[in-house]
Amino acid sequence: MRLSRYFLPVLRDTPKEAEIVSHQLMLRSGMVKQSAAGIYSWLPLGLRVLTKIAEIVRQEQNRAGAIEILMPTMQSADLWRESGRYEAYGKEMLRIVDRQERDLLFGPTAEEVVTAIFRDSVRSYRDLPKNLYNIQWKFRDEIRPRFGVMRGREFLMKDAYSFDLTADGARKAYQRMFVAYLRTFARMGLKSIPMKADTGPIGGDLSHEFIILAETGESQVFCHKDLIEGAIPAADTDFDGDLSPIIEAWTSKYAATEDMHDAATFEANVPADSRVSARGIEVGHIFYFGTKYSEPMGARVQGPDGQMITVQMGSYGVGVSRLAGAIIEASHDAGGIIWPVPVAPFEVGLINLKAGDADTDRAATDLYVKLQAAGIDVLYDDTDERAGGKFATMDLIGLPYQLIVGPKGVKSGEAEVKARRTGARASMPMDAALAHVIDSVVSQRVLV
RNA sequence: CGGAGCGUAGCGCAGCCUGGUAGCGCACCAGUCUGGGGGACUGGGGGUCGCAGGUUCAAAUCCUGUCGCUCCGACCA
Repeated sequence: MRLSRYFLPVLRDTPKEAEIVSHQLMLRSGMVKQSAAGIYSWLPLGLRVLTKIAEIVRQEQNRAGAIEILMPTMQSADLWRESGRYEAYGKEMLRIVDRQERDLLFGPTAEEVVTAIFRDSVRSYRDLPKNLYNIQWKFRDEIRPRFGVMRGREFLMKDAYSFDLTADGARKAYQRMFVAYLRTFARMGLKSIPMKADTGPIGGDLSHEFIILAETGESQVFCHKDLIEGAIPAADTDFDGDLSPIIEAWTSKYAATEDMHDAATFEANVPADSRVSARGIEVGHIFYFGTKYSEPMGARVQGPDGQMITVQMGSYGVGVSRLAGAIIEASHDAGGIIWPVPVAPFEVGLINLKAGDADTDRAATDLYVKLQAAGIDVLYDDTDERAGGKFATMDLIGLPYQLIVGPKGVKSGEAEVKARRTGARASMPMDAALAHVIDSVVSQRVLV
């Protein structure tokens, strides 16, 4: 993409309503624009990030055996009356009345919808297990939206729902999502830590929040330091096999958010020099809830002995739009955002330092064409802005690599490569610079 | 919902107390000079001062109401 033809409304000053760094940088880099409290438009740069995050989530859900569907944003109140949640949910649920005076709502979650889909379509235990997920906009009328997209009212969420015949089957479904989440967040360059979460009325140990550490995190978290560098399951993990060893490795060491924290247990089980107390951001939440919805909504299948069996369910959320902010919280510096390659809106920023100069234009255009031909997402700054402004903008929007072409370099046949994360710059022959950038990007794209 | 603030150009702000032609920086447009980390000069364009009432000869400024937004708290992916 040529910057001269793109829509990238960057701001030099920080809008005063933005309090935390991810919100400030998302506004400054022209990723999002607030439309109302907690409601945002996603501008081109932000949309590219959102799309890349969603695609990683999708790939890992599919790998773990979940099947994508798409459920509506508008839901019927009658479904929620079946589960008893229409009255129970409270003011967080946005209720709407249509022209026929029917009660609707903008879905804050989709247990009822998916349970209805399942019960109307599945009759036999032979059809289990199943895990259906969708990536869809949700709305929760938060009392106080804040922190930009980290705590918006409208947000993009991946929510998966598992259906099993037995509690043991549900545990296996839970484990598949657990492993999928470890991979999902790692692929975005995040170190996530599964932490014990409140299981509500069901009890047991099947609820975890996936937390990433960031100074501006919303809650205090406590864990064993080994978990920060925990091993990520490989791409060829057998999701049909026994995942217990992986789960065991991640859950045997202490990790809890402040509401689940027990200082005595923490100090008894974790050596003093391994205790981590930090701020965390919740980016995923998985839990098993048994028959909470299947029972009142009549989601049953016929078992091998002819008896009707109420299915065991679990649900698994990932805050997709929240992740855009969370990644920035975890990866930025004074100059702006530092995108990990897999979620970067563009992988390379090509800077023409003297647009309009025939030789420089020719060299930059040549690199632009070759980068595109190599399948690299490249943003080519072909504007006639001054060098300083171009560098500042490129640092702000955080593309992982900058390829800098100026008249001096062109004379000697050289271009400069800058790695955004380290700030390291190196001048090298055009072809070498091109190869270096391509190799760097390709090697960081996918976690194997 | 309780507490505290803020609404003046795209962004950041001054002006309001003490009523009298709506300003500054950045951004934007034209031109000249510049040209490797947000350059300089000259000349421009852009505003129902959130909205509605009221007081007044006169309201961004005073009064009343209302809407929006932000921060702290309870709530949450």
